[in-house]
Amino acid sequence: MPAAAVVQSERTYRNFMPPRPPAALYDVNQGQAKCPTRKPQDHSLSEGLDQEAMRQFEDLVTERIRLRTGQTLFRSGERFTSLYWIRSGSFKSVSLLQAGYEQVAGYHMQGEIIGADGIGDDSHRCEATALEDSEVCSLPFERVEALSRQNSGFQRNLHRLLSHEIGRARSVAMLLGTMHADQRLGAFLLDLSRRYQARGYSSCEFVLRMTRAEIASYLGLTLETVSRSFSRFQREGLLQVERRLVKLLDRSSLKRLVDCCD
Amino acid sequence: MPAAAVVQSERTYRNFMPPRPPAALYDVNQGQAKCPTRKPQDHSLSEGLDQEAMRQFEDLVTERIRLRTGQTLFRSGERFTSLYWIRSGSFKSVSLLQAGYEQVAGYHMQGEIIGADGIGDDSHRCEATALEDSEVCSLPFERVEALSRQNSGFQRNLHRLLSHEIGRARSVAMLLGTMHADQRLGAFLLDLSRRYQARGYSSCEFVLRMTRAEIASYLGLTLETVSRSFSRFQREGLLQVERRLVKLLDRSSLKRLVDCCD
DNA sequence: CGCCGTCTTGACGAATCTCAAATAAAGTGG
DNA sequence: CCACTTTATTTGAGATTCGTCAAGACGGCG
Repeated sequence: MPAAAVVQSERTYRNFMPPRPPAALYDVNQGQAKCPTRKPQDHSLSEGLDQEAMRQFEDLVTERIRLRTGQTLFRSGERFTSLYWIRSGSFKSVSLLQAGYEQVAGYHMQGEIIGADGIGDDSHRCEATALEDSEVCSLPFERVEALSRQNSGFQRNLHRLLSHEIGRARSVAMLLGTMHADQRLGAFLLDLSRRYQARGYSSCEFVLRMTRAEIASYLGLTLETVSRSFSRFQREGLLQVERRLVKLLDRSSLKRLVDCCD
Repeated sequence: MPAAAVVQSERTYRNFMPPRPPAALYDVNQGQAKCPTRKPQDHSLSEGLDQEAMRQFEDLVTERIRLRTGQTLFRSGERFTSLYWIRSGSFKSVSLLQAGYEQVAGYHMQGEIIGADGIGDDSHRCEATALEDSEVCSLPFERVEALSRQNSGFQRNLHRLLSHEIGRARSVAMLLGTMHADQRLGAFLLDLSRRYQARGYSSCEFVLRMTRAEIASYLGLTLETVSRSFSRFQREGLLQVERRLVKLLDRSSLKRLVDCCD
């Protein structure tokens, strides 16, 4: 129960970051540049589509948006018009449900689609901020719906996407409702590891794109508790951590810690 | 961080319950009785449909299922085929994500639609259990998808439904991540109150359909802590509570308690 | 080189969990 | 309808986890 989970935004975390391209390239809402659709581990809207549907999907993916670290893709309360498909980089989404309360609702990386929480009331219920220089493609939701009416394979993909989002949110709730601090952090790291691996990166060694305070907000803890858990994990040989760089050394012990409901 | 949130199922909580109809009426999967579509405060799939779509929706609502207290509508891992529309009574859904962990993911009452978490993997991710004698109509999802392709109004309703489910799950996560025990219980009671009111029942006086242990599981607390919070609320004159019967006496103080992020 | 934000660590206290016991209500079987 | 068992709930005492406050270290950036 950390006090009102304070998370700074609009900050630049530029350690471990690649050198930054010229500023001119990085204006938000830059233009109508066509966004090429690639297919790596793409368990989302375009999976399993026939050729015709694939062509239509590519037509639908129009606008490409580039954001720099700390820039905001959409804010809570803004009118919902599009889903956003992360092509590179990563984001956090911050829930701002009631005045005074805010919490990191999730971390999103390449290939994931964000913004679906805004469909319900035609207005975004959270704020999405780039954790590093990133690119997204917007998927205008009216066109998504149109294609979904035309093609049942695409429709099914869309429904899966939305349903998975429900599942993810419930997983977080379960983590927050039933796990201790160590277990929460362990589960968080294992989840990150799995997702990096699915994208072809190392599952053992990765760079956190978020601060301790942001991790803490997501896990319903304070940044001090997160820091202490990291230190304990290191002391016990489960991992090595140096600021944002994490190396998982003993994955099975981590798993046991998380799975063991004690 | 209650230890592995144990929640008993298959129990009968029959205090405060109306007398039970003859047993023969209450077989699960009873038959193909047509399920009449009513329209009270129906903010869901049928809202705002034109006449033709409304007719099609009514065609889609086929099977009516009756369950007695403690009976289970679907279990985790079961194949997903339908959404379920609660026509009377109420349910809890229990997440069973990882072995060992389980938690009440939500409480659902008349008019709500449950089961959407199962779409993503064609298999249910939670278990829905009747908290009192209840009736649901099944909405075969293939037919839901078919109608959604035909009628954009219906499609929009479906998307709103799924998106709202994301929002609800995130609200729970925020509650669990940022609020103290008292605040969680207060928020829970105000939420129930609001939902009863929306259904034409008293917003001040209602009967809890769940045990302290079930409330605790939902709120990420122990049953003792829930009980103590109830007692404190009563001592401070915020409400009156006698076992399952709750009377809210000072709603604005409750609201203040919940909103105040201290 | 010095500032500033991030992170770590320690000491302390508060919130809440655990264990235990008592009470009350509900279900069961005669 | 009564005696008995089971279950739900409340309450207390003590242990534990985690939050709060504070100080200091570290590293990046200007």
